[in-house]
Amino acid sequence: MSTSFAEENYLKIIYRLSEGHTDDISTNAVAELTQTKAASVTDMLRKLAEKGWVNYQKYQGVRLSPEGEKIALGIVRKHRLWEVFLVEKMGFNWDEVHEIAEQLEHIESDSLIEKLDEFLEFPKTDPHGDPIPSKNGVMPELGYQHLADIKAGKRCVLMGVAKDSAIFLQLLTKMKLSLGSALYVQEVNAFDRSVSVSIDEAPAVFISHEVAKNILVKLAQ
Amino acid sequence: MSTSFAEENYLKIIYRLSEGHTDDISTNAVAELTQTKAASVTDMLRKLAEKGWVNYQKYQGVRLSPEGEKIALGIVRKHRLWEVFLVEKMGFNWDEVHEIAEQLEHIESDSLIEKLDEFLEFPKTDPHGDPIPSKNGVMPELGYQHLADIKAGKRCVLMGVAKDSAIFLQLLTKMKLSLGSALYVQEVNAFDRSVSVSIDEAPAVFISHEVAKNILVKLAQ
DNA sequence: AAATATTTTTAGATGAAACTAAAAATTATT
DNA sequence: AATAATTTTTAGTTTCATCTAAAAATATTT
Repeated sequence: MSTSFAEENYLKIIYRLSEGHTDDISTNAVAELTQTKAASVTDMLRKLAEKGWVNYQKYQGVRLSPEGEKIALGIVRKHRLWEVFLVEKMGFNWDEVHEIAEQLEHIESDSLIEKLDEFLEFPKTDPHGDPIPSKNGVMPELGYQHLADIKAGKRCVLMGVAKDSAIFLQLLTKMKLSLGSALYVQEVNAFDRSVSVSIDEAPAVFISHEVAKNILVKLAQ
Repeated sequence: MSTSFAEENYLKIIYRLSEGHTDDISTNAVAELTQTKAASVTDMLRKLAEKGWVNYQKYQGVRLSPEGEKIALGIVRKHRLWEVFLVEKMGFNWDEVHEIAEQLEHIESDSLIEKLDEFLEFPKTDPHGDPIPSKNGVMPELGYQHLADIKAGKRCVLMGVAKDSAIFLQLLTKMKLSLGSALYVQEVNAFDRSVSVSIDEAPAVFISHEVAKNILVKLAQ
């Protein structure tokens, strides 16, 4: 069965909202991310349920069905591969690629995606450190931690971000933070939960809790 | 003013139908290429006229306005650059890229197209020999001739094709014809207007008039 | 130039995907 | 547990791009 642009967007957004936990997703949460009204979401959820891509009981929220998840993972795969292309081959910065990839993810051609994957030398992650699902719909589990959860005195490496917004990514760039940055958590400040972090052996800077929550790291060694 | 997917397709198709001559384009001609019915075309032409992109008088056919032509040339530029990408970087054959480029041509990002152009080293033509309009909307005039119009005894080089359909391109490939092939027109056969042509110094083969009409060449020297 | 054929337009309808406003269900609060 | 607040759904519209069938205009033939 074929998917429209709008349907693909809904499935992708329900997928994003489902990551990590197993609870049902609320109509309002979907409406916020699709930039539509709750009433429009209700209509679409009924339609997606009819096609068998979501489990939906009215007033109880949605969950992706296995088939829906497969479609969503296909979209995410395309999105992330195109992001790698845009950064690695086209020379964009990591904060410039999201909107373009939102469009490219809907291009329909399996052979193109396989060739693109090969051309990019089978990347494992996108420019924000997010894992790229395999062609058969498996999302690698990278098991990173949030910088906000790291104890003082630990060393870690910046592996990804939990938010793709340009404004957030630009801030990280200004702070000299990028994928691969070596971080040393000097102190967790009780007052505002900010963290004092030395980046690549430079003198420590303060990173707000809000930012630290959205930075993904792996512990050194 | 922004353009929808459908509007862009109509403008592109009216552009293609206008190439070469200056007459107005008929509703039916547009309907055939857009794969819609004449009634739908009438609706859209009225809409495009309101937006100032075409000159349209009912029952008298359409022509692109200068603004409409500019938009159409932008779409054609994107289409052809993406075709170069698909063949040169992704490894597709020339008969496989049209449908994918039909989708990619609607991706909206000026900076992406400029970066793609640079990445491809500013190609002048697409994989079918069609010229790529410049960023400021100028279509280079290449002035090729149709193989069907070449006199017996002349040498020429295959520079392009006048038709992008997969079935036609596959036939050329089977005949060992590709861009750059050196052609010697041995004879024009009066009976069926086929041409006896030696390709890259090999023994001559027959090329039907129908095929010869769609092959673009430049005379040698 | 009349009659016929063809092309194009109008009128009215349909399906997708959105909307607003009001009603119904669920959740939270007193 | 009753009331209030919030969330979600229903009902009825809207816009876009398409359709069919019928009417009107143009082109072709006799």
